Amino acid sequence: MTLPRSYDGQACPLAIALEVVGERWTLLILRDLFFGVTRFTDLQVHLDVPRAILSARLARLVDAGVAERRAYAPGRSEHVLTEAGLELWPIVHQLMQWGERHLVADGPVRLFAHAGCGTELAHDGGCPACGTAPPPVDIETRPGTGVPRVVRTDRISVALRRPHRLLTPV
Amino acid sequence: MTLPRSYDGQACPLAIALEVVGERWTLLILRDLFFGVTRFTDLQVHLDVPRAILSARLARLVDAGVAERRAYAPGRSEHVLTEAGLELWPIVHQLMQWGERHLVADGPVRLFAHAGCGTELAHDGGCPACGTAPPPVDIETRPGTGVPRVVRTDRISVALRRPHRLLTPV
DNA sequence: CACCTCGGTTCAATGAGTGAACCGAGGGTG
DNA sequence: CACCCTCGGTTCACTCATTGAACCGAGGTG
Repeated sequence: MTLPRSYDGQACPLAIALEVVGERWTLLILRDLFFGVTRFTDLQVHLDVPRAILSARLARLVDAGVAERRAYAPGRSEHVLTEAGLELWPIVHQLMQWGERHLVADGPVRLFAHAGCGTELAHDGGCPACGTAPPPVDIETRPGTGVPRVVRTDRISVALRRPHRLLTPV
Repeated sequence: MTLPRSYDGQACPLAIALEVVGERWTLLILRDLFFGVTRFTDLQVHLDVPRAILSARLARLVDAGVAERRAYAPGRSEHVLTEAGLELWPIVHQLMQWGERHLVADGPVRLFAHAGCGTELAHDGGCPACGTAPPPVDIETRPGTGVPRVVRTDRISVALRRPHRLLTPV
């Protein structure tokens, strides 16, 4: 199957990775999966993404082995990151940090701390106190001092303004 | 100016970062800038990207402060990464490594070593021997043992099959 | 039984990506 | 000087992905 938005002519593994995570919305969907937003409707209202796109992107993530679809009740399903998906955390985190440093005027919009020791993570994702890079499950996030571009009022955005452990349901 | 492919409703710095580097082709263009491919025509033949897109993406990178346009001869220009652009290396590198690990069947297609000591970089970009993450300028890249999806024969692809220091002109 | 929510699919309109053609500035050759 | 080539684009017509609204079936609730 020739994918629509593929990079057929490219030999590089970066191109192959981008065929999975490089499409519009996909990295934002992954961010939400790390944040513990896993239900279709929650993702849709939080991202303001067209339902058709969300559906297509989740399916792509599933068959690339990045996420898994799980039924948690009859007719209710959620998408959770696989081991391969969890390994995308450094990339998602560092890209967010890079955006904070270079594209956002005032202070940090969102902070990440090592849940074990409470230390803010360095911009490479490491915990300065422990000298290791904590996995997402050991990270707590909360809003920073910077003013976001827009203030969203959907249920998920509001919930994420309280300190929240990554990968735990919102 | 409302950008065409923006994420207007999103407050997250990740969305802002993706408005700069998240469009189709942009991350591959950045990879080439790290590899020392800086001339318009070289980028075009190496990436097989439509000229109009390449032109638009380079302009976007320039006015986001990620790259700079420099004339190296009358009528000849090149694009080089700024300080902010160089800080994208960990992201480009780790995404490439993630692709190698999870989406490429056989061995690594491309290797990266710390030029100082010759040690292969770990998948987080660190040099296991030195305990630090070398900047791109101290990294040498060469093809690995894996067979790429396609074998390209353009001038740039051929040149990059010899060991090559990042950021030095091909 | 009526109505609501969840997790989608369908469809028409829009907007971005594509590839081919064109173009002007500059350099090299005869 | 005339001719031709390269470089770094722009223009344009066509295609294909994205968008937003409407629709839908399964399951739960009053």
